[in-house]
Amino acid sequence: MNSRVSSPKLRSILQQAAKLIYLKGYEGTSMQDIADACGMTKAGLYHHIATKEALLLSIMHFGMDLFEELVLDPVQDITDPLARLKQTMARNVELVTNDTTKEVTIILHEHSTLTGDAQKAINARKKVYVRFLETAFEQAMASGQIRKVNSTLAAFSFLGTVLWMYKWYRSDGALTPQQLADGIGDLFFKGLEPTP
Amino acid sequence: MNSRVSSPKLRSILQQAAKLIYLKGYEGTSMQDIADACGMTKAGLYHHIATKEALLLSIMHFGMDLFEELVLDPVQDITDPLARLKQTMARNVELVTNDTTKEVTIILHEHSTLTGDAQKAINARKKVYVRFLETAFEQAMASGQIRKVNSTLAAFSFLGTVLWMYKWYRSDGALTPQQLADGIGDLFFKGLEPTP
Amino acid sequence: MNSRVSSPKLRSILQQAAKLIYLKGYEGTSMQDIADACGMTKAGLYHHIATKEALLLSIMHFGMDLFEELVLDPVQDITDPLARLKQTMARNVELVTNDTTKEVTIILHEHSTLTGDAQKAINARKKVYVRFLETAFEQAMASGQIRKVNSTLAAFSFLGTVLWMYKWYRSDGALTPQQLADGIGDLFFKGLEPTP
Amino acid sequence: MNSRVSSPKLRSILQQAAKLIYLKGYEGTSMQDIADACGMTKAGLYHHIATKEALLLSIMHFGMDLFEELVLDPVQDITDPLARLKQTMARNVELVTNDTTKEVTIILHEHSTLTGDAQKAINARKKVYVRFLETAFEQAMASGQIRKVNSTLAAFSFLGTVLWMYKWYRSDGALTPQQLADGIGDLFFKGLEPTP
DNA sequence: TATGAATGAGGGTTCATTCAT
DNA sequence: TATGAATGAACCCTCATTCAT
Repeated sequence: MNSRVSSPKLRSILQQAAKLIYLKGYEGTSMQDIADACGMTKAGLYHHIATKEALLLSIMHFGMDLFEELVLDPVQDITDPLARLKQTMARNVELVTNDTTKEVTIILHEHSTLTGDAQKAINARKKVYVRFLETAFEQAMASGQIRKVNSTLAAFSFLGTVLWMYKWYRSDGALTPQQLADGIGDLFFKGLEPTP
Repeated sequence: MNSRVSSPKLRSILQQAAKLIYLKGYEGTSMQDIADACGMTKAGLYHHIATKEALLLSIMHFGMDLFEELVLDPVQDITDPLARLKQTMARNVELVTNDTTKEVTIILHEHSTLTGDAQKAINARKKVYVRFLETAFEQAMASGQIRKVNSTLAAFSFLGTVLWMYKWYRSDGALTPQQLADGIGDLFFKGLEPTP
Repeated sequence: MNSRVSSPKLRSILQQAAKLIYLKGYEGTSMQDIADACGMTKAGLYHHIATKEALLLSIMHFGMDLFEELVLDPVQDITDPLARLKQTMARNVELVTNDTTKEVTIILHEHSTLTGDAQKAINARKKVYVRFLETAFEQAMASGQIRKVNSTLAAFSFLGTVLWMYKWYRSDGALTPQQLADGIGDLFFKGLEPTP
Repeated sequence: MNSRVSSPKLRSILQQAAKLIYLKGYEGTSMQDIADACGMTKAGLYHHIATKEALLLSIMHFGMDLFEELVLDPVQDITDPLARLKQTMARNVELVTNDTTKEVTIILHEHSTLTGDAQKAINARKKVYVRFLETAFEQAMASGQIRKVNSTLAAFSFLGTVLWMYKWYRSDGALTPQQLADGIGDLFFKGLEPTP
């Protein structure tokens, strides 16, 4: 669970900040809040980051790193496209529901806070994921593992099903993460089975 | 498209504010912004609303009114549970993608901004929708129209697929709203068909 | 002594701010200082001005207005060029030494604080004064009232002699403003008399 | 062009700082700016200077050293008072217009930044220059080289003409420094010639 | 000497809100 | 109803300075 952030101090700042922004939103989180959470002063915080927006950008890249490390990378080598998709969903569900990693969903709700190049950079990384899914769907169609559908629609449907969960999933609820992942996967992939 | 807001002045304020908050977020939208958009002064605005949070609450209730009026109410009388679900999805997709109504999605992203009773009130109304879906799924299972699944999971999967769209759908994109609704419905409901 | 500033409130703010900036410099004067001097809060101050730089610009225009009103305008109709120059110097000395008007010299020392269009606007107004002097010198040469010299150099020499005074002149010193103006005028204009 | 600053390191710091303060003002120049210009860290800078104000004082003394070395010292031995004054003006003009020495004018515009003893010390050194000029004027009057005028006024008129130049002189302008010095000198000293 | 990290104080600015008119 | 003016609190950020290493 280690991504490309150099200093451990900075890393801990990113994690504290991510937690707060996850809970209260970017505009709703002040630099004072973040400094308090890190046990430093505001001025001390600015020794490690340039601006609040740069901090958000770092968090997003950090979240993207984490996502790629825990979801995309371990799945790249699965040659069977359908198996790859199922594994991806399972891992993504785990990421979004696990208390220690769910803050990565900041990537999702603060979608229009960044501006300019920063926004472009993050959007580019998100697009990679969408393309990854589309490709897998197309391969699965080509091999006859799933029926013919619009791959873009399939990708966004996949994402909606998985990413929406952070709005309602509670770790103390009735379903275990495993049941959750299985149930969601069953619902989603059954709809794609080839018609006899 | 008329919901339960008394004065037309207030109604127009809610709509302007909803548009802004949809675009820039609650914290990112100032009372000055809203006053400007309404062509009034800040002090003038305060003759119609009590506080900013009360304004948000009103908008959310307004959005919920709209949602119930355009999605839930017209569908209540459909006795066939599966037909009811399909109609619900079609109408919900329309609501979320139509430029004149998509602001209701504020209900979704400002989920943790309200506090106390206000938050409870809105959450209660959301829960009604979830229950409505669960019930429909259960009825459809009972009548054998769909296979046996966890109705809660089905409801949230339905919601995720539909509500997530506002993150990526662009009205100037390749798909018409109709194609979108059809495609999403096909993907989702195919997975629920009873196994032979 | 009335120039083109609309509201009397704003006018008093400009005067208080001018006094402070005159004494401590632009960067050395905080908005808090200015608010205190005006008997308001910082936030109250911002009801009347947009930014600190805009405030400085207003002060400079205000100073320029005052300058034109008290120095340039009353002198425009003097047809004799040499008499016009002498009157100009007398009035300018008065402006710079009088305790109630000397703050206009902010125009001078904060010459590089403004940026962009604001700077251009002020520089343009200064240039008008330089041109006014050059023209008068040229006319006086043409009519034989003074000897032939470089009119630009004469203008800047005139300005240096007069404007520099704010660095050393103290109203409680040995010389009365009148003696000062006479002495400076004598020194400067004697050097321009035509050689016999 | 060597003045009484001990370490070469310190000397280079003073020069870099002088350049910055000349361009942006004392309050407008941060210790970080200075450290950057010197290629050191802020903390490193503090091994050479005690405080920012002490740095300014050093720069002013450094500027005064330079001034005395390049203007006053070479002129002290000229016994003819009028020749001495003319030489002084020529050298002072050169100092103020030359790109490598014009930063000494900081001495002039940051006149009220220093406080207490530091301010007194610098003012005392400035006063020496004024006294030097006054004395020369008095001697020239006594010897009949110039007509009778108020020596203090003459000194400040001299200074105004010369020192004001940094506000408008551009080294890429129409006049060479030599023409400038000659022109200014002509204007100024012609006014002092004894009346026949 | 040099530095990375830290800090208290203060910078300019914006905020939601109030109130006399 | 409507508004211009005001405010206290908070905003993001920068400052000169210190100190352990």
